[in-house]
Amino acid sequence: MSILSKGEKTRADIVEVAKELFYEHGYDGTSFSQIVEASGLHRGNIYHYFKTKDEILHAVIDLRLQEFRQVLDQWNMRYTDPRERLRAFVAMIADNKTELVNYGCPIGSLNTELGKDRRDLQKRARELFDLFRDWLAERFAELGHKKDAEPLALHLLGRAQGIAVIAHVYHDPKLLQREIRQVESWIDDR
Amino acid sequence: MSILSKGEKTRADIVEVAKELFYEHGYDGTSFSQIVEASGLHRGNIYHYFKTKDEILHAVIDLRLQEFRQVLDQWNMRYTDPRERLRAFVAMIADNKTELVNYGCPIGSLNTELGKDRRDLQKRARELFDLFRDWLAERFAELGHKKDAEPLALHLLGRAQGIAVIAHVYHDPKLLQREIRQVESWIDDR
DNA sequence: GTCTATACCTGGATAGAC
DNA sequence: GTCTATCCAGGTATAGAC
Repeated sequence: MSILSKGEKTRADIVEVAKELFYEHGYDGTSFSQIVEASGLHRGNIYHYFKTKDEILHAVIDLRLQEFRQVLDQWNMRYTDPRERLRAFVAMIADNKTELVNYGCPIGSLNTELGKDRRDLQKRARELFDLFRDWLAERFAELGHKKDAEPLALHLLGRAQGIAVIAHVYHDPKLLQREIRQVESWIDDR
Repeated sequence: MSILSKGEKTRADIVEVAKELFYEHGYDGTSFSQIVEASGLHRGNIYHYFKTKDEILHAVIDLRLQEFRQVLDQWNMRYTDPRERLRAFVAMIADNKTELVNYGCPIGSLNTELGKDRRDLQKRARELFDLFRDWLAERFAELGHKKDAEPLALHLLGRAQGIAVIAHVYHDPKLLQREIRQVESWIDDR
């Protein structure tokens, strides 16, 4: 356990609460009052840590980047075979099917929302895609796809996004499972 | 040209303007004032035709359904080969790459937004997916895929959505083109 | 069928006591 | 570092004159 001062813990609590709310209701769909209620803190106190709602979003993206980096590191440690590593990526999707079906992909839906009118923020959120793209590209490079590692990574990311969108639209975990199986055999063929 | 009374034309103008705004800024991201400004009408007048903003959205979905039905009918008339018809579907994506890169898929992004917090409205918006799913399934049935026509249709829809999301996130029409080519050869293999 | 004025609420944000 | 009170802009929606 890391040692957090009182203020650091409060700040982390706000970000954690905001992360969940932004995912479940969208960024614009989450009001400051909702963050206030869900955190059990008071308006003024939250503004003590963040000057604007946008700043909270930046902190949420930082947190997600940090969490995903940890996950990727764990996969790298747990598996040595590049195909095993890629399979860990698709397994994550299957493991999160309930949330995906209910709220869509946390990364994709955030980027889709911000991409409409807030390109500045979307650019920031895109880093989440970059993180996975780069990690996946490394895996394809390990498999010998020196030249088209990045196209393959983006293809796989796209497949994952498409599955998440359709599964969300139809609220259907079976559909997600079925499509995931196809992606797995696609990986086996690379 | 169909004959529209003055009131019918005003109503159609509102829906057309709202369709564009909802696509470019999202449903929640579009304010009533924006519709007022873009239409050149006045608040009260718009409320004369629609009691709520939700009602406008319903009308927009109706319009989109109508427009897409026309497009699908045209493809059915223009092509007889099922593969040709499927290729018309993917050609539409390539033809709209500029808008897709700027605002995402009009159907997908709407469903993603509404799916977060407004399931009632999302259910309505889902009809747009159903329209394409059913049409695509018919085409796969024509190709002899009697049993798995619908899974194939949903797979293709998912591929299209994934491509739209990634192309939007990275604002990259080349990426879209590259992925579309893969979907084309996937169709050739069915 | 068109337009003006306005009600009412919730949004994000601030000032300042404790 | 915490909390209360409040501001102001903007949101949707309504009433009613023309």
